[in-house]
Amino acid sequence: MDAPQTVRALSALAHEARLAVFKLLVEAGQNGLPAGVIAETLSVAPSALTFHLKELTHAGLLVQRPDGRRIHYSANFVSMNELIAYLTENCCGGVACELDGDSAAQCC
Amino acid sequence: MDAPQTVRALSALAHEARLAVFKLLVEAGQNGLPAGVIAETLSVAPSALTFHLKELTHAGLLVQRPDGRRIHYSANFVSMNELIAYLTENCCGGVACELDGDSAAQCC
DNA sequence: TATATAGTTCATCTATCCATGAAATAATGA
DNA sequence: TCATTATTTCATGGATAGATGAACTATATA
Repeated sequence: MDAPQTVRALSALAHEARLAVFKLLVEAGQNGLPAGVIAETLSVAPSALTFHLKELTHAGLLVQRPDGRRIHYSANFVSMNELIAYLTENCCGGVACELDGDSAAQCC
Repeated sequence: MDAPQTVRALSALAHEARLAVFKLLVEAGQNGLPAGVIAETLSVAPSALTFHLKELTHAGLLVQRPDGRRIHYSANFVSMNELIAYLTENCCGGVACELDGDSAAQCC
């Protein structure tokens, strides 16, 4: 994952409602949840939820799957893993952590 | 780290210049770098850099230390570690990963 | 003390985020 | 077909983000 894509993913998650949506969908597992259930569970207005789901989907963090007249959203674990990997490398992959015992201990 | 603090940290990092600043300061290690060096290295206007440094500092991701007429900024590895821990738990700590072999495999 | 340097603060402006509610689209069931 | 349900789209408006350049503060040096 490169820096611009990382920024997109971070921006998508940097909102209380969207972070809650993602967390809920991670807990929901592979099947995900239909938009209506997400909206009711988190008390978010339908149109607002659509807006946030689009943000997360465009950032590659969610995938959607039609199911009758419902649309199931689920977390994209691969993207999330890539994001965490990028942050981990930025935190511990630098020269500083190799050289500096203290910060390395705090870091990893 | 709770959800609101996570959102603050994610918001702080969700900007190309600020992500670059943080990455640079992680590489710089414990001593950090004076603002001027950061500005010149990343080609950011001084007043713009002050704005971004404040965002990162308020989110707890940076610490500042005066040094003569310079101000050294350095990465707060503890905060970054807590952020990564929160995201990791949201990705892999949920029920889904326990129950679902596939997503657990993709995830951790 | 006068001057230069390092950062910050401030005012201004533009762009974008985000909430809200009404209307539209699409699929299901009577 | 008609009504209902699920979700999205659209238009509107307020709030915030972020860039810019001038002015300010504080420290160091001649």
